[in-house]
Formats: sequence, structure tokens, C-alpha cells
Amino acid sequence: MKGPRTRVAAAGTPARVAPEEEGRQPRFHRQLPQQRRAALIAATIECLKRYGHEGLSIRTISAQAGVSVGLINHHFPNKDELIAAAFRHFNRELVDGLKAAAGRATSPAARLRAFLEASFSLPNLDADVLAVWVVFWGLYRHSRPIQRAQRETYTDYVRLVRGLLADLLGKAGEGGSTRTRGRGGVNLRLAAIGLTALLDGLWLEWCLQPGKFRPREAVALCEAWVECLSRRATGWNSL
Amino acid sequence: MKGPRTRVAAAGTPARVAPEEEGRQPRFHRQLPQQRRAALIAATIECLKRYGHEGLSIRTISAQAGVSVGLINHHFPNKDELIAAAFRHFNRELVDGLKAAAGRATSPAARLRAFLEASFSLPNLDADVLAVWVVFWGLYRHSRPIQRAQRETYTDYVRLVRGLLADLLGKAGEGGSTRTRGRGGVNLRLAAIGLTALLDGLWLEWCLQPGKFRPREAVALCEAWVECLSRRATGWNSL
DNA sequence: GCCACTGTTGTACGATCGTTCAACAAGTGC
DNA sequence: GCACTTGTTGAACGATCGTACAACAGTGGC
Repeated sequence: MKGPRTRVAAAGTPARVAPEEEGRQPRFHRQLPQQRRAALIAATIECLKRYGHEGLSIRTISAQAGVSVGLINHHFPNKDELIAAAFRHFNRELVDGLKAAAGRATSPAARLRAFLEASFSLPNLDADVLAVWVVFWGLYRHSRPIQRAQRETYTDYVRLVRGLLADLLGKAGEGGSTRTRGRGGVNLRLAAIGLTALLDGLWLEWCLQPGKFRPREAVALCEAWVECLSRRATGWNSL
Repeated sequence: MKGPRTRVAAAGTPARVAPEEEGRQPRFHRQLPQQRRAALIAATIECLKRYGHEGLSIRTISAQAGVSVGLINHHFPNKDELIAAAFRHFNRELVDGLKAAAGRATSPAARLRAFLEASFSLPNLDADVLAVWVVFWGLYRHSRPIQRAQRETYTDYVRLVRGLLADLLGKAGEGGSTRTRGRGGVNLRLAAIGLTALLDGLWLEWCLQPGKFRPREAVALCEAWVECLSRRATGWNSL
């Protein structure tokens, strides 16, 4: 975009370290691009937790990571791509953590319970974490890379929830059509949508007003919802 | 903050309108502060819809409102207060609209249905509107005025939902204690929290992935939830 | 027709933004 | 020890940000 500029002589190197100092240490450590990228992503998320949307500046992030301002554009083409990478990483951590929690349990009911308890406990329920999500969502509509990352991991998330519900409701309709119904005619697709919404809504609500209810109550609400699903089915077919 | 500056002569008035033009119209119209403030708030929300968080600049908003950059600081002490005022107005419009929709129905069941249908139809379900909410939520943690506005109107919103549920579940526990329970021992406080969460979650979900389900299905999910509440109560007392 | 009032304008300012790029230096291979 | 690669630095740039304020101008009262 910009034409080449001839840098004027740097006005003399301002003796950063006294030359007679014998035990001088290196001014920086080189790192593999992969490691440095991970560190910059971690710094981005940390800045989001601390300062919200205003923490998303090159100077704030580079200071948090302990590097100079120019390094970010060496590892990422621009700021938006760094943010999108942080968003993708944040998504991945969440989904993988929930998957792992559910995977440690044995029965379908225990898996769902473990999934819910992981959702409503640290590190996910932290108000800082939810603040990070909200800032990302605010960027969603005007950032193509963020939209891409969201779509990818959201699909995984839906698949996870649907799998848990399908096992619990006694139906192996995980990868099936959108018309699959569990025992009693429950629409599995709508059940997953509803559970996801209830869970996300409670998540958000707890963040905005942490004193209004307790995480255990949120888990109980979600389980009550699922229990309702497994018992009744009338009224679902009119959609 | 800044010391007084002596403005240099404005380099000659650059003949804005040709003096010989007889039919010249006024260069601006004065308005009452109350009207101008409302216009600036509307412009702020419109900018949020169009440009997201990046639309929240003095220059963008003043251009949208058709005024100069200096006018905003004449009617609002600073930018944050303008944004908080817009947030308060946005909240008020939503709650009042839902209240009005519910108020037009007669029976408790019809009131809840009207409330849900108003929630999942225009103007509330518009993706632009939800994008505005998300940006506001992103600012929530670091803006005291926004926190204040949120707390005020959120209380109203919870009161509305609780009133609807209390009527429907046959319990007059609107203003009562937090332990009030409807017919069958349903915890009214938790019921309201759950319905609010489900509704907000579906709202958010529909915005992020509009194609995944239809507004009518969202209404049906919420009604199924309430119907569950009115039928069963076991498992709620263990909290 | 003139005055006082005040809503409104638009330039200016200092701060900060994302990005560029020439220079520097930490490692690596020999 | 010396060339070489390349991760890293940090000053500079132009753009844009929120705010301040002196000048301007429309409005209503007389």
C-alpha cells in the first residue's frame, strides 16, 4: 500500500547495555513460530479478560506477551487474523474440555451430568471467560474469519450435545436425518437446540447476575429439562 | 484538562453560500435538547446495527444523525454516557414492547403466548437487534453507567416473566419471597430463571445460526418448558 | 430592527490506533 | 570464529479517535 520509505539514521545507538557489563544476558529469546503464535494467542485472551474490547490493541497484546509491537505482524498477517485465531483456540478449548468431561463417565446419564457440571464450573463459568465470549460475539457479524471459526466449532458442539441426548433418550440417531425422534417421539433436533439454548442462557444469566442463582441450580434446571423430554412427547409433532 | 488555547483567526470565512443566492435555506435547525438527545440515541443504535462495535465513534454517530462532531459533547458529557443512554433506551423499548404485547391478551396462557411470540418476532428477533445487544454486553463489565442501566431494566424484565409464570401456574407470588412455589411445588424463582435463560439462549442461537430452526419452534420449546413445569415438580426440592 | 440566548458548527489538539520496514541480534551449520 | 538465516526490535507513518472551544447563527422577545 505504502511506498518505500528511506529510514533516517537511527540517531546513534543509545547504548542499551553498558558495554563494560560482562554478565549481559540476551535481549530476547528466539522461539519457533508455532510456540510464539500460541503465546500471542494466550496473551490476546488474557487481554480480553482484563480489559474487554479495549484490550484488543496491538500494543496491549504485545505488552502482555512481553514482545515488541512489530512481532505480531510477523506471525499474523493482521490483527483480525490474530483475534480469529484466539477465538478458534477458545472455542476448541471449550469443546474439547466438555468432550473430555463427558468421556470420563460411563452411563449416558452420567455423561450428560458430567457435561453439565463441566459447563457450570470452572474454568467455563468464570465471569471473565463469559466476558471474552461476549466480545467475540460482538465481533462476529463483521469479521469473516471469526464467522468461519464459529461455524466450525459450533457444529462440533451441536454434535456433542446431540450425541449425549441421543444416548440418553435411547435413540441412535446421531448422524441421522433431521427428523429422527427418540423414544416417545421426542424431536431430537429440537431437544438439542433447546438444551443448548437453556445452557447458554443460564451461562449468560449467571454472568450478568452471579448472585441470582447457583451453578448447582443451573445443572438441576438442565437435567429437569432433559427429564421432561424423556417423559412426554405430545405437542412436539405440531411443528 | 487542557489549558486555554487562543484560536487563530479562521482564515477568512470561505463563502459557504453565494451571497447573491436569494433563496438560501438555514444551514441547520435548532432543536430542544430533549429532541436532539433522542435523535442522537437513535443514531447511536442505528450505527451499532450497521457497523457493530466500530460504529461507536463520535464521528460515525454524528454523521448518522446529520450533525457536527461537536454537538454530541454539548448534549452528553462524554461518549460513554451517550452509549449508556442508548443502552437504557434499547432496554426500555424491549421491556415495554413485551409488556404491551402480554397486556393485550386476556387469559394467563394467552398472555404468555403473546409474550413469547413478541419475543420471537420482529422487531426483537432481528439479527441486527441481537448484534446490538451483544455489543452492549461486551461493554458491560467496564462501563459503570451500562451496568446501572442493565440492572434497572433487567429487574423489570424478571418481574414481567415471573408475573406471567405466577399467573399461569396459579400462584399469586409475584412480589413475594424467593421461596414461593406454584401449584405442584414448582419453584417459581427457578422457573422464571429457566424460562428467561431458555428464551435468551434461543434468541442468541437463532441469531448466530438463523437457518437452524424457526421462530415458531422457539415458541413451542418455551411453551413445552412451561408445560413441563405445570405438570411435574419432583426433583426441584433437592436444591 | 436589534439584542440576548444558546443550540450548533468545525477546526485544532494530543493520544492512540494498525501497519511498515530497515536495522539488529540470537541461533545454526560449518 | 565466521557467514547466514530469520525471529525480533522499535521508530516512524498516516489515519482516526474523543474532546475542547471560539466563532457562528437560528430563534424568540422586545
